[in-house]
Amino acid sequence: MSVPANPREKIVHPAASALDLATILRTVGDPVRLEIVRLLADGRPRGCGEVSSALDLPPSTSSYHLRLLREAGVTRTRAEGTLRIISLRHDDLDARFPGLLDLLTR
Amino acid sequence: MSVPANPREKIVHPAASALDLATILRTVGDPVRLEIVRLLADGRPRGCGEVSSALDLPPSTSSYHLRLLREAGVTRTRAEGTLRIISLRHDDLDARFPGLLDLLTR
DNA sequence: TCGTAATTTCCAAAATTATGGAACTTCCGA
DNA sequence: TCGGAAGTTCCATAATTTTGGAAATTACGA
Repeated sequence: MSVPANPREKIVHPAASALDLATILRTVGDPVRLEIVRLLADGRPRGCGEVSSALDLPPSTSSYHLRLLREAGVTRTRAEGTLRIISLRHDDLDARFPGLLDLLTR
Repeated sequence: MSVPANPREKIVHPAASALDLATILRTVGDPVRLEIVRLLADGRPRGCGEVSSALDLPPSTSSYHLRLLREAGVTRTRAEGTLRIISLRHDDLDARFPGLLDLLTR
């Protein structure tokens, strides 16, 4: 009787003003997710599949971590066909927490 | 048959050169521990008891979090009688991860 | 030497997170 | 309209963390 899950429901991102440092830290403190952040740090947006294969993770696992990163406001995801293009929220993070990305990406 | 635990065994700290960013992030990403870091940010060293009462935690809990902070290299602990005086490793952190403490303490 | 204060360790239970296979949804091109 | 590609969600299990009471340890002062 429940509405079936729709994985392409509008993709939700927290507003830049709502970003919470503790949440971001907890999120990027995970080794897998820090790797993802560093992968994305070159500025080239990537699909979930590219992240999966770069880190050698099953799709469901990388999807999980990518969701946490998005919900924490670290990444932005836009749909392009069946692809989800993921990138760092460089501007928002720099504005809100100057130095954070530099720190994370060495 | 086991050697009894000695809570005043030499207090171990990681070398400044051994500090690991992911570990530090994971550690300070916990809300309780971020609070502790912010409490200590004024530069005044505090005993475990002060931390306990400031955050309203049972001693065993704050001792646990303080241990993680020390092991991650965020804090330094020195014994003074039965007291343990805890402070941030401001210099080491600034040297190793410039901007990190500023970020954490607003 | 005793008592007390400060803190840690031990331990078990609770809570939270992470993992990954299977099923499912959507989009698109043939 | 079918089929495959890309991802997400569901779900159960595993792993890790957090919590806090009780016991233990140490230092110190009376």
